[in-house]
Amino acid sequence: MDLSKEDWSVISRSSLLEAVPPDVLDRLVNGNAHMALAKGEMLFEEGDPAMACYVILAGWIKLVRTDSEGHETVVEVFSKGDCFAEAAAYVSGKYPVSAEAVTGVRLLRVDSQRIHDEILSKPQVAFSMLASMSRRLHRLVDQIEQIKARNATERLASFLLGLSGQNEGRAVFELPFSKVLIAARLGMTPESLSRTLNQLRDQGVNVDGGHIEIKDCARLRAFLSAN
Amino acid sequence: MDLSKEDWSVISRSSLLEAVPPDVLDRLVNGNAHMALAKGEMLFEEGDPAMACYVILAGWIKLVRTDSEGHETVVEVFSKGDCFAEAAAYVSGKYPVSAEAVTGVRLLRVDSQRIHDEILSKPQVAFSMLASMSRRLHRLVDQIEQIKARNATERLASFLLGLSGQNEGRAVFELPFSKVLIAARLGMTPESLSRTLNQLRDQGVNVDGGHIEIKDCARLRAFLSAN
DNA sequence: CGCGGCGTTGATCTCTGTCAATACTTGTGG
DNA sequence: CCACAAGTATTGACAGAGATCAACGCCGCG
Repeated sequence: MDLSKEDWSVISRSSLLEAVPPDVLDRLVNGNAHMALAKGEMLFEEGDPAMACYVILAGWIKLVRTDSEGHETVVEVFSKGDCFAEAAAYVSGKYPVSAEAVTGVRLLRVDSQRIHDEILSKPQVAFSMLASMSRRLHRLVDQIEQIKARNATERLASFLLGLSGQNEGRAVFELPFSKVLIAARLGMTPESLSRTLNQLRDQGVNVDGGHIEIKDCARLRAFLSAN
Repeated sequence: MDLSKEDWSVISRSSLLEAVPPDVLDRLVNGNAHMALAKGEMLFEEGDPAMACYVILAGWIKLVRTDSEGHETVVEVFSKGDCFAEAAAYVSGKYPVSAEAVTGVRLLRVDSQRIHDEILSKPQVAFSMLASMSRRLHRLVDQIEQIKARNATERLASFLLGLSGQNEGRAVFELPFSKVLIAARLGMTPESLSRTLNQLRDQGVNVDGGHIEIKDCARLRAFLSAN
C-alpha cells in the first residue's frame, strides 16, 4: 500500500513532522507501515508496551481510559494530521490510554526506534518532538481548565467555536463525530449535550442533526467571557 | 548563593535531570541561578515568554490559569525535586500558566538555551527531557480521568493515598499545604473538601487540622475500587 | 487589639446525572 | 425486501452531588 500525494501533504503538515527536514522525513516514513483500521477496531490497549507513534492520514481515533468496572473516559479525539502516542513511544514505556478507531482510519505508523536513531544522528529532530509534546501538553492543560472551571454550556460553546475555526461572523459546519462521543469528550452525558445544545439556541446556535450554524461567532464568544 | 550537598542530591534525583550524565549536569547547573521566592511571589505569569525551566529545591509552587474575571484554576502543585515549565522552555514559546510560590521557595533556574545547546552536542540528553515531559503528560491524563470520572470523595481518597505513599497498613502524615489549595487542586470548593473529609471518617480516615491518619490504606483503596 | 485569612457547619439552590419512554436510522439476516 | 435488533438522539421526571451564601470560631500578625 503506497502513500498518495495527498497523504504526503498531510504528513508534511502534521504536528509531529512538519519541522522535520525532508531527508529525515523520507527515512522516517519510508518503510514504516501505512495501515488501516475498521471502525471500532483497537489500535492498542492501555498498558501495552509502546513501540510506535502514529500520524492519522484519514478518519478519527479516540483515546480512552477504562476503569475497573469497564467505565470509559475519553481523554482525546484525533483526526487527520494529528499525531498521538509520541510520549509513550519516546521513553519506550507503556501506553497510558487505549486507542480505538471511531471511523474507518488510515494511519502512518512511525517506529519509536527509528525516531530514536534519527535524534541521535540529527539532534535537531529532537526539537520537533519536544515541540509536538509541548503542544499536546498545552491541550491537556486547556482541557483541565475547561472541566474544572467551566460548566457544560461554556464547554460546549468553547468546543463549537473551536470547530468553527472562526472568531467572528457566521459559521456553518458539520459535527465531526457522533454526539455520544462529543458528550464524552466534553465530560457530560449525551442527554446533557442535547439539552445544552438547545440552550445555546438563545445565543444564535442552530442545530439540525449533525449540522451546526453559529449565527455570530463573536457574539457566542462574548457570551463565553460574559458568563 | 551556593548549592548545598542536599541540594545536589535533590537535583540529581529530580525527574528532569536524573538521567543526565554527570558532566552535562555540571554544565547545566553551574552558572544557572539558584533563586529564592517568598510566599505569594509570582515566578512567571501566563503568556510570559518562556526562557527557562525550574527545579524545586525546597517549598511548594502552584501553577494556575486565571480567566478574564480573575477566577483562578489550579492546574498542578509541585514540590521538592519536581521540575516544571520544561514544555514551554523547549520550544521557546509562552508559558500557558502562571507560577506562584505557595510557601517560601528555593529553586534552580535552568536556562532553556543551555538545554538546547546540550541537546545539540549530546543528543542523549534529549531523551531525559522527552522522558520528563512524558511523565508530566501521564500525570495530566491521570488528572483528566480523575475529574471526569471520579466524584469528590474518590478524588480525595485517591489524593490522600498518593500522599501516604503506601498501599497498605496505617499511615500518618501532614497535609503538605493549605486546604484551600488542596480543594482547588482537586477541583472542588473548600466547603466540599471539609465535608468530604468528614465522610471519609467512615473509611478509617482521621483528620485533626492538617494531621491525617489513615487507619488502613488497603481498606481505603478497596473502598475506591468498590465504589 | 482588631483585622484578614483559614476552616467548619448549616441552609438552600441548581446543575447535571440517572432512569425511562419514544422515535429515527442503520445494518443484518431470514 | 421486509423484519428485527442495535445504536443514536431527544425529551421528561426525578434525585443527588456539590456549589453558593451566610454565619461563626480560630489563629497569626501588624
